[in-house]
This record gives sequence, C-alpha cells and structure tokens, in this order.
Amino acid sequence: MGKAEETRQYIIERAAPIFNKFGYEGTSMSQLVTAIGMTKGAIYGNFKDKDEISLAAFEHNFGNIAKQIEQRVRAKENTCDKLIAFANFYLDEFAEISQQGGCPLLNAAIDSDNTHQPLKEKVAQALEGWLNTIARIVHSGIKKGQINRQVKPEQIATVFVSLIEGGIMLSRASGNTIHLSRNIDHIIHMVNQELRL
Amino acid sequence: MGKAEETRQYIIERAAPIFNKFGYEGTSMSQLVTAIGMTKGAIYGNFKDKDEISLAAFEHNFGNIAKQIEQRVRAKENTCDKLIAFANFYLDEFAEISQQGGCPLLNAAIDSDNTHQPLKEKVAQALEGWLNTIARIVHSGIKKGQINRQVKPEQIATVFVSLIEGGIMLSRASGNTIHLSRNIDHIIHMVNQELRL
DNA sequence: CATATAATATACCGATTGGTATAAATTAAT
DNA sequence: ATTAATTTATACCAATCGGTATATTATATG
Repeated sequence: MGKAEETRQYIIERAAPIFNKFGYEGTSMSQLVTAIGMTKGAIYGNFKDKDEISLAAFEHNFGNIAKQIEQRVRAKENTCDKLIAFANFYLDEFAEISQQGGCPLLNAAIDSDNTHQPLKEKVAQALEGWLNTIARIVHSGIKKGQINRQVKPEQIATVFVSLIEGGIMLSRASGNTIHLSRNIDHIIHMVNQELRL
Repeated sequence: MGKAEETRQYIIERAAPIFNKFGYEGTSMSQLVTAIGMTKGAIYGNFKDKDEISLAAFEHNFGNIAKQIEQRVRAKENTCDKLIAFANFYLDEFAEISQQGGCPLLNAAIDSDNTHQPLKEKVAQALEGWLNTIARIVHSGIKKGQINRQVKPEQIATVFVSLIEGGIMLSRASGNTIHLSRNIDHIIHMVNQELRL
C-alpha cells in the first residue's frame, strides 16, 4: 500500500462514521474537514468529489460488519448455529454499532432511497448479498439434513434480515435494546422450532 | 376552520411528501416553495421556521396512515383478524406509500436518528403508540379467549412492527414487493399457528 | 365605499454549501 | 544536494442555504 493509498484509507476511515451518522447528503465538507483533520484542498487531492468519499465510506462501513459476521458464521459447524451466530452478532455489537450511528445498511437504504441513485444501487447490491448469504446457509442446511426440507431459504432470509434491521430501528428510536433482543429471540425460536431437525 | 388554518393545512399537505422523500433536514425551502406554490414570505407568514413545518408534516404523514389502519382494524371483530388486517394494510397500500417516498415512520426514524432531536422524540412517541396498539389487541384477544395465553403481547408487537418496517425497507431498496409480501405471510402464519385458538 | 387588518410577494441579508486555482511544503528520484 | 513530482494549505468562487424587513395585495369590517 503506497502513501497515496494509505491516506485515502485514512480519510475513508475518518469519514465513514460521519456519513453514517449525518447521512450521505447530510454530511458537509466542513464536517469532514474537522473529522479527518485535513484541509479541504488535501482531501480533494485524494478524492474527486464528496460523492466519491461517501460511496467509499459506505463500502467501508458495510464491509466492516460483513467481515465480522463472516468470521462468526465460519466458526460454527452446524448450519442452524451459523444462523443463530449471525443474528447474535447484532445483539452483541449493538452498542458498538450504535456508537457509529446505527446499521450502515439500514441508514444508507433509507438515506439514499429518494435522493442518491449510485448509493442506492450499492445498497441494493449489499442487501442482495446479505439475503443470498443467509439463503445459501439455509439451502446448505437442507442438503446436509440439518434443516427441515419444507423451509424456503429465500423466505427465511427476508424475515431474518427484516427482524434484525427492524429491531435495530426500534431499539435506536426508543433507546431500548429490548426490541432487538426480542427479535433475536424470535429468530432463535424460529430456527430451533421450525428449521432445525 | 378559518382561512389561516386552512392555508396552514394546505401547506402541510403539500410539504408532507417532500419531507418524506428528501428528509426533514434534507428538504430545502426552495423545494418547499416549488411544491407548495407559494412564495417564501407567504410560507413564513404561516410558520415560524422550517422546523415547525417539518414536524407538522411528520404528524400529518403518520396520522394519515394511522387513521387508515385504525379503520381497517375496527372493521374486524376477531382479534386475530384485526392483526392480519393491520399487516395487510401495508401490502395493499405499498404502491401508494411508495409514491409518497416510503413509510414516514421508518424514514423519520432513520432521518432524525443522529440529527434532529425534536423529530426523534415525535417518532419515538409514534412508535410507542404503534406498539401499544398491537400489544393491546393481543392482550384483549387473550382476555376474550381468542389468543393463546402463552403469547407475550409486547413480544408480538415488536416482531410485528419489525417485519412490516423491515419488509418495506427491503422492498423499497430492491424494488421488489416480494420481501414485504413474505413478511406479511410470516405474520399471518404466526397469527394462525401460534396465536389463534 | 373607505378603512383597518391580515396575508402574500419582493428583494434582500449573512452564512454556508461544494468545489477550485494556485501557492507552499513535502517527498522521491537523480 | 538538486531537481522533479506529488501532496497539502490558503484563499477564493458562484450558488444556495434559512430567514427577514418591507412593500404590496387581498380580505374583512365600519
């Protein structure tokens, strides 16, 4: 990693939580200047415009979480345990996620919805990746004889992601983790009662 | 309703979808001027600042949906049918909700999260009202012997709202109603298999 | 119809927005 | 060490931001 790429990465890391907190259009260059600790000229020497930083910041925010979850999932053998580990990540890391302004996927999805087409496409891609990951785990579980054949992988994936993101929204809005906690309970109950063989 | 209150209402109605689409800080006065069809001076003659319009717009957006749902729920006798009617509203009205920029509760929750304290408080209040409404229906169903005694009303309310809002997020982001549809299916399945006696 | 009052439009305010040209400073190569 | 290339800082740009003072118009009351 050359010097140029190093400062690029530094800028992205500093900018990422700001974009996640204040939105991808809602964040101003002056906020970034403060958070990054570099002048506007220096920042624009490494990125062509604010949009390029914001897209890189989203990828950083999302990639960060994706990487952590992948580790947890890979650590489990049984497919049902993989699903539960996935869900538990959000409960365990809720404080950390909150400190960075909430779930970047949820924030960016709403933030970009009617305003920022390039970001919206990235979000759609990320969500599809999410859903596919979960559906693949379920599908693999069925093949291995660990999960009920009647279960539809795509159905589970949608419900799964909705409960996690919905729970985060409710817990952030109310300032009470109980909602996310209830949803993770529901997921675990679902996995153990309807999926697991 | 006097003339003054009439124009106030007119302004709110015109402003409401704009705020829902572009965010409560993301909407500019010039956008409002265009959408409302009045000059800035005229608008400021009826509201003291942008914030006052944005808060009134959120209440309008939320109240609109709340009123429609209340009608649907009241039309059903059985408590389980009330819950299903509640959920089905979002599926039936998804196109209409989409046209106005998505669910105002979800949008405002994310939008206000790290930026707009007064709106965040209104959102928290609205969500609490939501959850209470659902929990009360479940509780009443238990008392009437229509719903399983083992069910926890608050737990159901959280899962219920999360599935609806999560489904809307996924369907809006992906441009595919299938996600919301799957979640409503899940809710109906839950009501019929785990709640209904 | 005349007058008082309320509502709307015009024109402007300072501050901030994203972005850039250029100068200064730093780094890398000879 | 000197030069060339890159990176960073300064100072500025037009455009837009939310908001307001004032002029104009419309409405209601006598």
